Amino acid sequence: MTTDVTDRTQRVDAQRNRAAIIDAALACLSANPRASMAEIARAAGVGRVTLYGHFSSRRELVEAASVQAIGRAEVQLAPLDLDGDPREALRLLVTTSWRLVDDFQGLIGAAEQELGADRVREHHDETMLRVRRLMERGQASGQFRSDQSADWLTACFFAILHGAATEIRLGRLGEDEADRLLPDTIQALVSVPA
Amino acid sequence: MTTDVTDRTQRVDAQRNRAAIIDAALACLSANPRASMAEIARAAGVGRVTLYGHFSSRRELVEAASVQAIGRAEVQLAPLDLDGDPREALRLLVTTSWRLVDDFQGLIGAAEQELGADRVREHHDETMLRVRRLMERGQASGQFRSDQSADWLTACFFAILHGAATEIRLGRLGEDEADRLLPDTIQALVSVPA
DNA sequence: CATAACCCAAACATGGTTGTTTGAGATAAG
DNA sequence: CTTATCTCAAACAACCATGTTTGGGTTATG
Repeated sequence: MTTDVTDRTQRVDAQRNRAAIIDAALACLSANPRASMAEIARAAGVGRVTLYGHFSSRRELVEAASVQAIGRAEVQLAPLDLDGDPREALRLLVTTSWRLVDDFQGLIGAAEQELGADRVREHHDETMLRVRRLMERGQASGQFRSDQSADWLTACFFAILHGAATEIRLGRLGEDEADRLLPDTIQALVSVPA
Repeated sequence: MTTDVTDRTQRVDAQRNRAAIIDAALACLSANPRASMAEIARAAGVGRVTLYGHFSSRRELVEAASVQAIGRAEVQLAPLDLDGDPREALRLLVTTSWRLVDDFQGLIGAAEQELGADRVREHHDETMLRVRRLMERGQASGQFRSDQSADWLTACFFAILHGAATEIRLGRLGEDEADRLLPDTIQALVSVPA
């Protein structure tokens, strides 16, 4: 789904503004899912009319910001080598993922509000699939518990990350602590019970 | 305007309406955290003006609904005997709690939006304390892991329940499955790692 | 039954958000 | 230099939510 970056009749300043708006939307909506279009425009250093020139509705902007967020996440996640020992791979995935969840939690809220939870899942799909595949592989190799479905383990994975991000946001948990706790907690989640 | 708390001259129909409004608020806000005052009034079978006669602001109503919700939760939770084997007690707590989280998830969202996360935690405090005390007891008896703080284990407890409620709401998880999976998952969370 | 308490619909004020229009001015690109 | 593209502020329209006021009707209660 590569968009035509070089639209023949689009000026570079327009492209730059468009990018600035998406970035601003990402930042604003992450901080506050209910940020208004005016706020986002101001944060982008652009007039409100200009914003509507690029995105004809709030929904469209949220959509674009979501795509951007997923893109950034993929940049971090794609290069990870998850083919080794499933336990090690999972720890690696956790330590990389939780910051992303922390960063984009607000945006996800805005997107759920604006696009519906289904559409969000659709975007989130590839990211979630990566986790689920790892869960399945760990189950197949007998290192992860198989008495619970990979779907459920995946849901728990995100639930814990989401919870940690919330705790951090409330100032009840430090980032360093999260870094230390999360891998062990997730490990416990998937381990074969005694 | 007049904030006569102990209005001994309050008519019974007024009391009944007040109760109906709180119930309606509980139901509406649980289903949709952004339900309007008009919606809630309609659901309560009452005029909008009457609603404002009882609660002078949305904030006040959400506050009252929160108190009501906590009350209902306590009715379910208080009689539980959590003094036996911590593992058994935790399973009992899980099977009773997850439905409550499922029921009130929306309301909690509305309350966080309206009263701020801190105030919600304040309400939620007793409920959370019950979990934390159990975690501490399990740690003290050596049956729960002690390499992670009781606070963290408590946060994870709610994160998992919250996640399960979300999965249910999205139709990706059945209530019966949740009943089967959750106790084992929480068990794994608190167990001493191998 | 008398009356204070209560309910309610309609209307109003206020403020915020989304989205659009206009018209004049700036600027990138050929 | 010329032009199509782009920006922008101001104003406008439409909508929705929160609260308030009014004035007439209903009902509990003593």
